[in-house]
Amino acid sequence: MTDKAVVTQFEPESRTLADRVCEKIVDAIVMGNIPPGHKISEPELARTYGISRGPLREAIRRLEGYRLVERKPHVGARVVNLSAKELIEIYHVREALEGMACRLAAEHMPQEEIEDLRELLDEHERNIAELDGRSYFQKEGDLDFHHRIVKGSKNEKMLEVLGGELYHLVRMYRYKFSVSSSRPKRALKEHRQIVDAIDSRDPELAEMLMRRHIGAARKNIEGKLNATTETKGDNHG
Amino acid sequence: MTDKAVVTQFEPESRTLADRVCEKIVDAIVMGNIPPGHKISEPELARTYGISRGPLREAIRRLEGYRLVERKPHVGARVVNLSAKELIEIYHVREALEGMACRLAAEHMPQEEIEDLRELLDEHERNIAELDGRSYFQKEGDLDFHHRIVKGSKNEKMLEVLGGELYHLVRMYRYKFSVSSSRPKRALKEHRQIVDAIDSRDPELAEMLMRRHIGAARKNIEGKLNATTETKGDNHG
DNA sequence: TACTCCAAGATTGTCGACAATCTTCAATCT
DNA sequence: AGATTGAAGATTGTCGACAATCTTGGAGTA
Repeated sequence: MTDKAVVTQFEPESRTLADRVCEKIVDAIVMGNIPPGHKISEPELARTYGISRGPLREAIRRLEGYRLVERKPHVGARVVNLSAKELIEIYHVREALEGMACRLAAEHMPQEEIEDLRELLDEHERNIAELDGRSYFQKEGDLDFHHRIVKGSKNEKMLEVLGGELYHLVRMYRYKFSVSSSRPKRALKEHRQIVDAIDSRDPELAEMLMRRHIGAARKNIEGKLNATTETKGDNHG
Repeated sequence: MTDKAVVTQFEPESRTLADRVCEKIVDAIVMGNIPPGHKISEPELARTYGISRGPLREAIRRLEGYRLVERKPHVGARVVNLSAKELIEIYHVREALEGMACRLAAEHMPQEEIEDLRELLDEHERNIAELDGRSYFQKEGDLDFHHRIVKGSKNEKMLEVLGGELYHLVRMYRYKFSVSSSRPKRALKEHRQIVDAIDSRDPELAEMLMRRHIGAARKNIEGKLNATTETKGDNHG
């Protein structure tokens, strides 16, 4: 009997070069270390990460799949510019998709995962109590909450779409604009209502509450954007 | 001089090798010329299309983004296997996403596009009348209808998600299982109701009708799947 | 002075070759 | 005989180099 094969995950060679570099670039873009609109130079990044252009191009191709960069033939790739319009669009997609995910979670989420979800919310409540107004960790926590519900829907395709295309962009927007939920207590209350609906196995209510929850966040952002554009007199359209 | 470079689309060199080969492989996979589960051999395909492994790998990487192939490090890529479970999942995603797209289309779709949509449905009606029961062309026409509504929502992200990840898979399923809508007249009537709701600028109704439309198609498929699985040991009826 | 054109530089696209890893299959051992 | 191990073959991952294309800067002219 061989009792090894457990450390395979930790060996540096388990994943390919392109995988690791791609992850690094994703973090760099999401956190703003590579600013939006910045040109992605293949030779430059190849030197930076000490690899050849082959795997680097593969990583860039994956970034394009994540919608983090846009590429034009014979010109190159640039980091996407985050527009307010696109952020609103993403929230519409999330409202539809996560609403359905919540409905399915009410049907298929195991009881154990529901309990874990309640514990997560308890933890959020403690964080809010400690930090009072400025709940910094709640940013990550909020995404964790939504992610768990999507997983609870037991719909792999939904997880692929949300996790593969939208999740990175949402994180990027949060780092860029520091959009922490302006009303953490209100959000927590809505989260608890959602979990209650899932626990009651009430798909209709669960979907409605999730859609209302995300819709409220979207309208909140829209209000802020209108306020800023009115003060600045910024572009329209 | 501002020459209008309209013919750029037709020049063979305008797109890159990887682009063209990727498109060919997509068609080959969708139409079943490369069967599900088949190994994607890089040297073999490189010889087939007369290109090097470089652009071919890029094409394969894009196929992975389309969810048409699954790749494992140091092992290779295989064409995805279409399971009934995954098909149902896709319909859940479509119900949510296209429902929202239909709601947004009721708000933002230009009147002209609505008229074009009505003409499209007239054409569908003629096709149904000609071919009566077996409406083969309606398969493509149905996708066209849904695609136009998504475009009418004026939500780029929604178009990216549906067109970039789900559209190819839906086509693949249709070629594989020949799932033409079993009741084209019924579907056409539902399509007209949807257009009427959009034209009436009634977002709530438009979303509800689209969700009901896709949901009915899903339940129809679920029924067929249950029937085929029951025929093995059940002869009830 | 402003515009056009062209050439040099840089960047991306493509190719062939080498290294690392996986798969297959046969020989050996229990 | 069946399982295990090891080597041979093939495949994927990575690299450096060349060709095609785009960008940039300056020279020349109206």
